[in-house]
Amino acid sequence: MTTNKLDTLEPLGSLSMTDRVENSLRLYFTESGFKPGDSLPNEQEMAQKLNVSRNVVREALSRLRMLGMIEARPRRGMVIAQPDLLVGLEKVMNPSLLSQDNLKDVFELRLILEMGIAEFLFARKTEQDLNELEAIVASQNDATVVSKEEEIAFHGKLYEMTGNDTFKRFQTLLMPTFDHVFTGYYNQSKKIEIPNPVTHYDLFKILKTGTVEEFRKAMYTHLAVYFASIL
Amino acid sequence: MTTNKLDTLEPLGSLSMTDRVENSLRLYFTESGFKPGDSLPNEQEMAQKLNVSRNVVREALSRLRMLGMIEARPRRGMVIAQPDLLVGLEKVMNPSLLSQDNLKDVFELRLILEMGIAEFLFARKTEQDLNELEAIVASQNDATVVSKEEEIAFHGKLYEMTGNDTFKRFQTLLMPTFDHVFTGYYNQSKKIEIPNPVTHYDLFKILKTGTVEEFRKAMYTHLAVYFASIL
DNA sequence: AAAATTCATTTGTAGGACAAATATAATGAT
DNA sequence: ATCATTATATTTGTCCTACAAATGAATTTT
Repeated sequence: MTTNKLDTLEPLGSLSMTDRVENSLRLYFTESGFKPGDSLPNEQEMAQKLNVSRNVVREALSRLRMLGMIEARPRRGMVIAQPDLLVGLEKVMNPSLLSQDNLKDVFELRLILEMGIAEFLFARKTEQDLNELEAIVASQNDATVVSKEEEIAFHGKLYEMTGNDTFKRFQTLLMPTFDHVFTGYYNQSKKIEIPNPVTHYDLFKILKTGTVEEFRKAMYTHLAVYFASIL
Repeated sequence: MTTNKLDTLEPLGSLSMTDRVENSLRLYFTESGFKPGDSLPNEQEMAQKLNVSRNVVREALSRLRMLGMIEARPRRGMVIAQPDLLVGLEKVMNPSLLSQDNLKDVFELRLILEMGIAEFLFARKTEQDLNELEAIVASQNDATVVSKEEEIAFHGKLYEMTGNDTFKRFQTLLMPTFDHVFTGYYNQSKKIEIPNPVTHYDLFKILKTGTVEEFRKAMYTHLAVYFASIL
């Protein structure tokens, strides 16, 4: 609890002007109740008000612009924009830079997500979804040993079927990292060579004619090969 | 599939020099196989190499610095750093700016996550965790109608018990947004006034002495009040 | 050889300049 | 008076120069 509070406390001495201006602007935007489409004061005004150079203001604005929080129309001024939720995550997601701890957490996160989507799948599956999923399963020759691409195709389709676009994109972000960690744990081969007691076809069949409970149980077994390495 | 490929294609004309330098630097860092701790060329060199002003380079670097991908030690040069996975998400998470679609997705995401953590909870629960959880449950006078704070305390503890720090922080990010959407769907009151057939105490008891399957079933019923509004 | 001093390096910050395009105002034509 | 044309002001994007301050390296002094 107390540590949580301290998380927002940054080492003041190390904060550059740009950092402080960024914070000030964020505060200003929310305090002023700005909504997407509202126009902002120009850079010079901000700089004067904050008593810093226009350079510093621009560096701070550049950050917010990257995240899609503001938009600058050259020679017409800036407006508040509607940031995309995952753009920040996309920008940071770089397996070779992330810490081992973060990578492990991502690894687990995927498992948590896959276990959690059962309800949504059954609530939202359509005939067409099932047909597409069947096509994906049918194209997989060896049912017990699937390639990385086949794995992504099948599970990706499941994420897509949740009807949650953010969720689907989230998966697209996590998958490479997941794979990076997984192959790191096992070996450097490109194939996931572990035979699976519950195949993609099994999962498909249950999703088509079975129940939520059955599906989740099957999915658990299907994922157990990953779980086993960390739980 | 084709749309996915196009996602990475930005409108070239609208790309500012800063945008392009940011992309160039990202490419440069990964292509060069930079690892955390490696030192970077100085700003002037980059500017000359890229044939842009130092201002543009600094604006791009400012972005990477915000995300924690690089660190600048004044007068000693810059080094590649280890970005925190969620820092980008934190920076963007602002309920009043996010789109209605994004908000809805976050809402669903929480439900998916809560349904997915059962395995981890049972695999990693400790005596101390259970004691703390019991204390939280005990402090809630009316078992069927809990306040927002009590809700956060209980479920927050669950996330914490997964032992996945990123996951826990992820929840801290999602919760306010979730609440924002939920209260928006129902009313403006601060209390979640809907009586719940499965109480926190029930969940606690199952987590202590029950099975994974029992817990998930109970959690489903517990969350059904939220599910009902969107599924 | 050790200590003190000087020097070069590099980020952070400030401030000035101007191109280009847009919106607005002013001017001119009918 | 109305419309079309022209001039003006605005504002972001980009470039340039300058300098403070602290660090680390190089140099000089003792």
